[in-house]
Amino acid sequence: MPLRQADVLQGALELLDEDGLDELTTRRLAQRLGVRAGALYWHYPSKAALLDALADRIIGEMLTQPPTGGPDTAPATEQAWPDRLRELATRARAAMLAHRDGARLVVSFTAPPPNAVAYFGALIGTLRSAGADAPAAHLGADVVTSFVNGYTLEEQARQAALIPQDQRDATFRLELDIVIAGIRTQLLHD
Amino acid sequence: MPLRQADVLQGALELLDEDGLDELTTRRLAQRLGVRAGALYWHYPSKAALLDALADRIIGEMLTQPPTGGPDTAPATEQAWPDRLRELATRARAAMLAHRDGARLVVSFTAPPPNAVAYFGALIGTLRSAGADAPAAHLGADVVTSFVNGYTLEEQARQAALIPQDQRDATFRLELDIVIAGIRTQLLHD
DNA sequence: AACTGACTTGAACACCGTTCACTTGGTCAC
DNA sequence: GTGACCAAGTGAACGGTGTTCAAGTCAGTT
Repeated sequence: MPLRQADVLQGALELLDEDGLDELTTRRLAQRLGVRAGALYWHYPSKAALLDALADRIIGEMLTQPPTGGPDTAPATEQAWPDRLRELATRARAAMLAHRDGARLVVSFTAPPPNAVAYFGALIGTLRSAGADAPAAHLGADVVTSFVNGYTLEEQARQAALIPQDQRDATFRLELDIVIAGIRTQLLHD
Repeated sequence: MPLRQADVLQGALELLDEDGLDELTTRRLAQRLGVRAGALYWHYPSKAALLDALADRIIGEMLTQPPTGGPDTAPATEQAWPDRLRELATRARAAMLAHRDGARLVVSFTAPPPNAVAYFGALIGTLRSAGADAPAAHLGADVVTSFVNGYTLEEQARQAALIPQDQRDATFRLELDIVIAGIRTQLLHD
């Protein structure tokens, strides 16, 4: 059974999780897949393209993860907008933290891949249905994205395992609430 | 006259500005300095250490740049805290944008270098003198840093020269004001 | 004149991403 | 069956990377 593109992506993700982005080389990935490095270029035109696909896969987890709240969360459409925003931001952080060097990988893609666009669209939709016009919604989505990326990048870079997980979660929540409060007063003023 | 550590750093900065981070290799830097690659290791123990020093130098510009406001700005100590915060954040963004791949370089250092600590301290001091207690000031400084880093990283990655400079400045200003408004309501409630 | 220590060389090492002529193995039409 | 086709992979090379280190150079001190 020959290799499929999905197998290459899966192997890359596993190698990333086990050894980190710096150890994710074409030769090591090929070895894990029982193949030579040149064979990878049948499935992806370059390592950069592979990494883009890998980043998009991780971003995809932001859209499909189970809700982060309590056991029975209300449907998304009935959530208040701050809760929905919090959920999206929390999922984004969780998806990046779930993979070694996840944040570094996600912020490094060259062109916004499909799932990134979808994620951003979810942020925009949340703000629009909260009453923001199009420019305001874009602004709000952008500030949330910038904050979450910057925060998670830093958090993962300093191997923050020294600080207990629940404490780091609480800090993120507090800082995220600062951003959300700003969106309320500056964009939605209610 | 032999090479000094400062010469190496200076050459690295020039090469970065001219050709970008990916072209900043030990051999090319050595060639520019009229020396062989091995000689660099007398001045820096590794390329990573050189890049750390380079990042710290760029961060240092955040502390020494002229004020970004009008011709005669009031002394820092008499500025209202939102203005002071805006100025620090704007300087940080400007310093990163002033160098090719500046944001990518700044967010990639391994341990926080001295100027990064000083910059962060300036943020903290501003918030403390505005009435925040220590934990609140830390939270506020962190959310500003995360936002500015995430925003500028994205801005510089998508070669945003397609959008005119003043428009990008205005967007940054608007989003920064969202963060500052959030700090006001969540941390200073005045 | 001998020495010392800062600084540089030159060559090598192990690795990297990428290319490409060539082989393999399976599927299809005839 | 047999030949053609084609997806998939090989093996070897190419130019490049960061890094190491014995050996060399050379200004300044003793």
